[in-house]
Amino acid sequence: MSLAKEILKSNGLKLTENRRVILNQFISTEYALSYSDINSMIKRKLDKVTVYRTLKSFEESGIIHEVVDGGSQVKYALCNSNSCSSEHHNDTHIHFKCNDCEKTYCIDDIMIPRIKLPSQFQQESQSVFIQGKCEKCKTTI
Amino acid sequence: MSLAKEILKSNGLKLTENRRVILNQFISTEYALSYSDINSMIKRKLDKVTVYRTLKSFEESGIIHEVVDGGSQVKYALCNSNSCSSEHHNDTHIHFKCNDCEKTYCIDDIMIPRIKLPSQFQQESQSVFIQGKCEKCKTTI
DNA sequence: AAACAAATGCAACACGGTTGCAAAATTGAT
DNA sequence: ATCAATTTTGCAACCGTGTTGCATTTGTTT
Repeated sequence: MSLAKEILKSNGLKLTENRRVILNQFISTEYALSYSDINSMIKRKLDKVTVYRTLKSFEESGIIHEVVDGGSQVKYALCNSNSCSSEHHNDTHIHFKCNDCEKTYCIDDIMIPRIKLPSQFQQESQSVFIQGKCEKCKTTI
Repeated sequence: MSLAKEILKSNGLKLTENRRVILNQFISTEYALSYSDINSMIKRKLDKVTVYRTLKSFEESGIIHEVVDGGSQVKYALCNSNSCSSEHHNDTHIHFKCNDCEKTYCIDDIMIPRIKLPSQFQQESQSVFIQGKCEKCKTTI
């Protein structure tokens, strides 16, 4: 059984062609995807409502998480298999956005240092995003 | 001379009633403002194009900076007077967003710890935003 | 007060994202 | 394999954010 099918099945989602295709796009792309990314990458013509609803259901199942990168569209990336669930997203890793190509990557292997806030703020989650140039763009002038 | 007038003048912007009113809203609000915030806070009816253009010109002058808080609209907050200019925004402070009231605050007095990335990423700027509950919302149930 | 440049308002648009509803596809049971 | 129940999909229509072009108004300089 393909990875996409396995993921869908283990999350109790119906196995449809659209979901399989969209999930495979996430599996084979190493950066976060927006609706319009998906729309242009996938040959099969999907209605945008379907894409948005699929993204929402993936997010609610803990398959993908929202990535905040300062752009005007919401992007999503695959969750690290075991850490996320429908109850809770554990997406405390760092996100890196390239200022040239605008791609945003999850950086899983670096911990975010805990920041202590003034006492009037009660902290619940912390999110760090870093901008710069990715491998490809830093050499290209 | 009022503070708003002083700021506009020292940035070489024409002193118009609209700009004065919008800038005063920023001066008297301690959290970041979106277009729709401004639209609902200001009595004088402004065309939205005017508001958007005013925000852009304030940003380009170094009066306000964009605040990324994961919401669907762009928010802006006043810059710390000396650190920003038309050439460069020095908005490396932390932003805090309340998950209840959705207000986002700049926290100027805490430094962001420097994070070291894997070598393939060339870091240019760093942005931390923290979510939780603000003073008012943490007591209210 | 006149003249110029810049700011404003209007119309119209592009795009992201959502809702309601009818048609199609998936699943489970027979 | 077929049928019924339930989900998913696609379509139309819509809302909100943000933008562009152009004519009119306003602010500033002399």
